[in-house]
Amino acid sequence: MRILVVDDDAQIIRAMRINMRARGYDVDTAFDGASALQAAAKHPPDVVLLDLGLPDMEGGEVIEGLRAWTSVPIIVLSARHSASEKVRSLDAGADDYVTKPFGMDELMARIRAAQRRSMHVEEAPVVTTAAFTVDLGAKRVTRGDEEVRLTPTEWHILEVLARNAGRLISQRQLLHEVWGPNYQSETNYLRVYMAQLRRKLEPDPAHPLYLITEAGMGYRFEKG
Amino acid sequence: MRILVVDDDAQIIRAMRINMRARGYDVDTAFDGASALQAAAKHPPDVVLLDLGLPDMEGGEVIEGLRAWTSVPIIVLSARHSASEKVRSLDAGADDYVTKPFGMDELMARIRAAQRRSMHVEEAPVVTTAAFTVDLGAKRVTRGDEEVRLTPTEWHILEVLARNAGRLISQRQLLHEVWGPNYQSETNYLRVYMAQLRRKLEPDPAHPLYLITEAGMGYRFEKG
DNA sequence: GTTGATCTTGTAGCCATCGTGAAGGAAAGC
DNA sequence: GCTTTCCTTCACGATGGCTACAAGATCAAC
Repeated sequence: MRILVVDDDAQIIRAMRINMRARGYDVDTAFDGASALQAAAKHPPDVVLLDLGLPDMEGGEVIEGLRAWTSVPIIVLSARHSASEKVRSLDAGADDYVTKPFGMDELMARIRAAQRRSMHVEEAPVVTTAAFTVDLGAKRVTRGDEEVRLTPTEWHILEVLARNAGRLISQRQLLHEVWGPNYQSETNYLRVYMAQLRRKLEPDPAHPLYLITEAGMGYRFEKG
Repeated sequence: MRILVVDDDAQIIRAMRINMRARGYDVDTAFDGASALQAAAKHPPDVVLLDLGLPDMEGGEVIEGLRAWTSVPIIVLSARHSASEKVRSLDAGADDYVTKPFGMDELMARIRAAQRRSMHVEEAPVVTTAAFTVDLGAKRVTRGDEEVRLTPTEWHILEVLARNAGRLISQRQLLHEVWGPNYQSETNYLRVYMAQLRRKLEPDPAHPLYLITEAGMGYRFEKG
């Protein structure tokens, strides 16, 4: 479960991070609206905790920016008790509005409630090519009618490439994302796994149409 | 839009009725838990406003009584500010918790937010396969003509998987949902319970058709 | 044509994960 | 208080994914 904490106060961010971690959430953080939207796009969170009063954007703008493409639960945290502010945030698309100061237990309960509701609504981005289909929500790959079984590492690589379809992903980027920060030079792992993916997905693995190697630079997922 | 107001104070009921009417809602009312459950069953509302401190039942009981068969948004109204009370209500299945006194504008905004969320929750209350049927509303599983008895934990796991039929659910997700946030690494629980579920549901438990393991990734409920 | 870099493919051992049966102990129901 | 059900925990064997290395293939540059 990934949670995105947006607040311009570094202390609060730190406190939140520790608390959430201890309760088993993965935590992303952002200091302002722009980076919040960016972070959410890069790693779609399961819950967003949004502080009002960010330096660069109105709270309502951030909510709308998220709601434009995702229905992730948004819980607004704010020191302002004014009713009009609450109404504005909730009507903009927030799911809940908690006034500071608040108890961590209550916040966690509200997060659980928000999550429980959104459990069943998740959207399913799907990337399709002429040869196969990658369902990122269901974590499933089908080729024609048959399901293709991928190992965790294979899936992880394919997921990163498919989410960035058309873009070039450097080898370092891939290694960092899949194997972690300590594997930035093991480029032959990539060669091994790209070969396996091609064998499972490409019509002619020797002449790939979709999983393209850019020699010396990285790999690219080509849709058509 | 039908709204059910549950409160033991006749004055509040009257005030609510007038306010809600003015905003275009149909209003049902109930003075205690028993009649609230009855009223909800008779005319399923789109939102429930539930006062705590009813004469006949604990708030949590009312929430559970509703949640047993409906996912209608429940907003708790209470004079108690205690965090533990909030946590209990929210974890019992309430969607929001508003402390008295509250502004009518805020309440209306929260009602709108709760409604908006429940809008796109289109439930498929029954999931059917060739071998068995899972009735998510009635919490029953039948295999052929016979009912299959599941333990609470077994049911909880099956419920999560069935609600997300076709999707892959990671071990962490399942553990978090069923055992809570502190059990994210006890993957052997899952193995034990998946084996039990397969024994009870699969035609050939050694070669499952419906409760599929995706090694290293998670589990998937396959309908066909 | 040769050389060297880069990529593909194959192979083998180690180890993580999975399925399963069984048993101790807690909780619930009578 | 007793019985039954359910949850937790452990041990074992088996499967198969990951790592690592090496040999063959391709390509570009000279």
